[in-house]
Amino acid sequence: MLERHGLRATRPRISLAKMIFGKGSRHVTADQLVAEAKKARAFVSLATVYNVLHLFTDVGLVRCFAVEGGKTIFDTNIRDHCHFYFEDTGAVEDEIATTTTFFEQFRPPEGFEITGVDVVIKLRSAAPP
Amino acid sequence: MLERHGLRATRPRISLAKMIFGKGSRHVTADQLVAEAKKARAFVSLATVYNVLHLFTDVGLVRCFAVEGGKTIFDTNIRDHCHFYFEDTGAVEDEIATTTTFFEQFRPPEGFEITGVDVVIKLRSAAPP
DNA sequence: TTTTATGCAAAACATTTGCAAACCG
DNA sequence: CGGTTTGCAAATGTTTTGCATAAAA
Repeated sequence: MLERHGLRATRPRISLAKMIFGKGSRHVTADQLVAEAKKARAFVSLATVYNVLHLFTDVGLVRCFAVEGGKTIFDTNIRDHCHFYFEDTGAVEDEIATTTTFFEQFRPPEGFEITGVDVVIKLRSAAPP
Repeated sequence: MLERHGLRATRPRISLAKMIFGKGSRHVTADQLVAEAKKARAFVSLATVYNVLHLFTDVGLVRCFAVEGGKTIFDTNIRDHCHFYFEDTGAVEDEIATTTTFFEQFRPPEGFEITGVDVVIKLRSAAPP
């Protein structure tokens, strides 16, 4: 898979790819991955995780978007879709109801092309009435 | 205006409100505001700018959203709308074509309420053919 | 062997916090 | 006066960078 995208199959990349793509669709931060790798005894430095995640993003293996708090979320679901962001916990989930035709409506300004459309639906616990 | 929202009319708040709302719709970062205030000889500390911007956000005078790079953008346009984000420059502009009915389609998960929907259309210079 | 990746530590940012001094009503 | 706000500086959290070492082709 790595080589199909023109990437060398190095140990850290293989470890991270397994973790990221091994168990279905995921939303991860760089931090999380380092911790998760450590737990699996597959030690990878934070710098390398960022390096690899950005690389994966560049070749289209993952997408990324920003949420409040300055965090960058990397998403293995690369189809157009929206995200629920739970402000209380910082958790992220896919929103699946929105049709993909929504994403086709946007026209970039003259001379620009769209590299991605990030939709973040911010949520908090409903107040009791 | 400040008092209408239950806020004391202090010097920094008045300065910032003038800068933010004085000249039409704007997208600002905390940084920018400090620099701009300094240029206008209305000195306000960075901590206070954050304090005031979050306060304004809480009472609904402005909205805020995150863009890549970890920055928080504060927007005086509080109607539902989408944003163009120019990756090269970091600039932000309103996208005006999308109908507001788009924003009404989302249903929060059980027990949660939507506090906002951020749509960021990421752009880069079109590659020459 | 030549190029490319990795890891560490330090640097660079953006934002938040603690607390004394200043300010508003 | 008495509670709020401010400003500073330090702390926090996230991401990036420089460079020597290690690994891939």
